[in-house]
Amino acid sequence: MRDVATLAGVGVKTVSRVINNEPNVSAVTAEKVSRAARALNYQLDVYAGNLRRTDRSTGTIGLLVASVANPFSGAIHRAIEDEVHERGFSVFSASLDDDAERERRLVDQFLRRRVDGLILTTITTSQAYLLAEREHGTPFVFVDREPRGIDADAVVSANRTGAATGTEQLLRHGHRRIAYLGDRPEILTAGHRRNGFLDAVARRGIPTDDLWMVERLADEESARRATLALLDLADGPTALFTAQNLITIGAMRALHERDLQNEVALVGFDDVILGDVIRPGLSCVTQDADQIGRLGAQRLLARIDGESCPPERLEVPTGFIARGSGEIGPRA
Amino acid sequence: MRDVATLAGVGVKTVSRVINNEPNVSAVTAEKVSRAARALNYQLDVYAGNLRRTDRSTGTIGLLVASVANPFSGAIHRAIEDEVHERGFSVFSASLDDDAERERRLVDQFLRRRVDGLILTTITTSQAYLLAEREHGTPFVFVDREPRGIDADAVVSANRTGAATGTEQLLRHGHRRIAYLGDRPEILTAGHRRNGFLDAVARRGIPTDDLWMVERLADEESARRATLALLDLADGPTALFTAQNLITIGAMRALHERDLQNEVALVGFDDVILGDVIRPGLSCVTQDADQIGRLGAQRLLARIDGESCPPERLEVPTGFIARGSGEIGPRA
DNA sequence: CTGAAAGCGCTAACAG
DNA sequence: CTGTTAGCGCTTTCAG
Repeated sequence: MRDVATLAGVGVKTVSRVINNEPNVSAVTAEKVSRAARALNYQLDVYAGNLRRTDRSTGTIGLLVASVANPFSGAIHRAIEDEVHERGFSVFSASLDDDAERERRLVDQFLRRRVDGLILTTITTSQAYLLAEREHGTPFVFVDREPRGIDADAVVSANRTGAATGTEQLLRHGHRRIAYLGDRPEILTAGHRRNGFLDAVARRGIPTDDLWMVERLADEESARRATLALLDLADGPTALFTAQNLITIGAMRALHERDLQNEVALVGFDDVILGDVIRPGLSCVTQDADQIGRLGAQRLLARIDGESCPPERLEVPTGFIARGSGEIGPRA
Repeated sequence: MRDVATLAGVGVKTVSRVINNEPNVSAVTAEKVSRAARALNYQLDVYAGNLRRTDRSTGTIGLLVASVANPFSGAIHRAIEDEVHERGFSVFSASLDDDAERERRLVDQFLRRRVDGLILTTITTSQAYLLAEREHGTPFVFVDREPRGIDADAVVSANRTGAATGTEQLLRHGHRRIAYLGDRPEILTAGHRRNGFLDAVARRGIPTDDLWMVERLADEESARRATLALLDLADGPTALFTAQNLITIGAMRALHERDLQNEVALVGFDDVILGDVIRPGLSCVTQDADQIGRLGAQRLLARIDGESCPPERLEVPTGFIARGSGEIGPRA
């Protein structure tokens, strides 16, 4: 900046004014400075400035998602980017990998880079470790999974009622022997979906003996294997409820592998690309990832702008699409 | 940091030494400092330090991809994250949206935040605007699309030969009336794939009259519409070559909508989730997004570490999977 | 092994 | 409308 000032023959503060579009600079001087800046290919160092600035903001947010390679995370990420982009924010993103230690490390990494706020999907049993940071003034919003051990803004799907709705579709078509395939129940979201499933079967008075609860599935491959094992049982389930997109994909692979996609019913939580094209079509509970991301980002921006109302918990409604796989009846 | 120093009863430099794990601190002093830091919930400000540090590195890289919601971008992103994460780097990510102005704005945003390097997918006709920045010492690597107007490291798929391989599969099964569905040909990657397609048909001596070249398709919906239009022709194509994942999805939708998935052959460039499950299975040229991301990140890290060999162009081989959709013959 | 002083690039506060 | 001075939180340099 000093170089620019020298070249333009003005003081540094004047350069600062021009670069930051502050008032009180004559058009002639401004032009001179702009020209010098361009000549030297000058780029403002936002961090150096924010060191002295009173609000100390960096125009940066940190985003922690399940995995940047997961389509659901990608959709949330995209919505957040769209929401904060016009305000000039940059976003640090990272993958949680359902690893508690990694979560802590990544959050620390973000904080050391002085993000103005955090949008988090977490796996730790308690996020109380963030309490101290909140006092330092960094706001955060939880998306997809609610916080534990700390009261904070959260935006989540209606997991419990959504899962119940999906399960009811199977029950309505006469299924009693149903398998639930889900993620680790310690993950609140997974727990809620499990409970929604159990709500629905309990309402119909299905004995738990008729159910298979397969949990701690984390990826397509483990879900595929678990599904194959169920399909190979002598008196296995006549319907499957898969509680998450990767699990749904794994289950579909297994069903098609055994050519049972028209015999065994399937309802998934969260839609999947080509779920509409495949035969039978995937019946599923749909999530509004775009809405989750947008609301999360809006909440965070409001906090960054100093809003101080009590933490809010926003629940985004789920939908249901019947495409065929959930409308198969049990075998005679 | 001063607060920590005061609380621990030592000088700031000693705190700095402990926090950064520098030598020459007695175990007792170190412990005292650590305790004080924990008590105050102290987090190092990496940017303040890097202001004075000689290497001026921020441990941050900027990543520009097609869209963080696109599965191919997500896979590249993930590979890059894995590669740089262990070195403690954070990554800024943003979506290009094939918008040249947006590209410039996002690159500027990254530079003002003093990233140590850039990994870019671009849409501008020339990236010569980066030349000045390179002189300032910021290295960059291009992924997925090669640079123009500037010589720089690049990691791309073998687009031309890959597209030719895919097209040959259709030719081998007797097709002559083939439609090419692709993105804007100004995008180098799209252009290479188009050329690969044309190479293959030229080798077989197919007259261009037998071809349909539909380009400037950017998303599923435009690809679906274009495909429907082709399918509804009296003497339309007997085979489709789709040059990109979203286009492939749109084409599959259209084929299934008209129930022609077993009549009209399809080969896509890039695999799609459930492409193995759907019937007929999707025959496609596969890209190694993980490898592209990893090599790109390794290249960038090497540059950040000061390597100064001439720019390299790395081509990642493509594969081919025959699953059925590409092995359908033309109607009698 | 430890600390004091200087200064990184910038903006706040003020004086002209 | 413009420039000067101090200092943001840290690391470098160098003296103890």
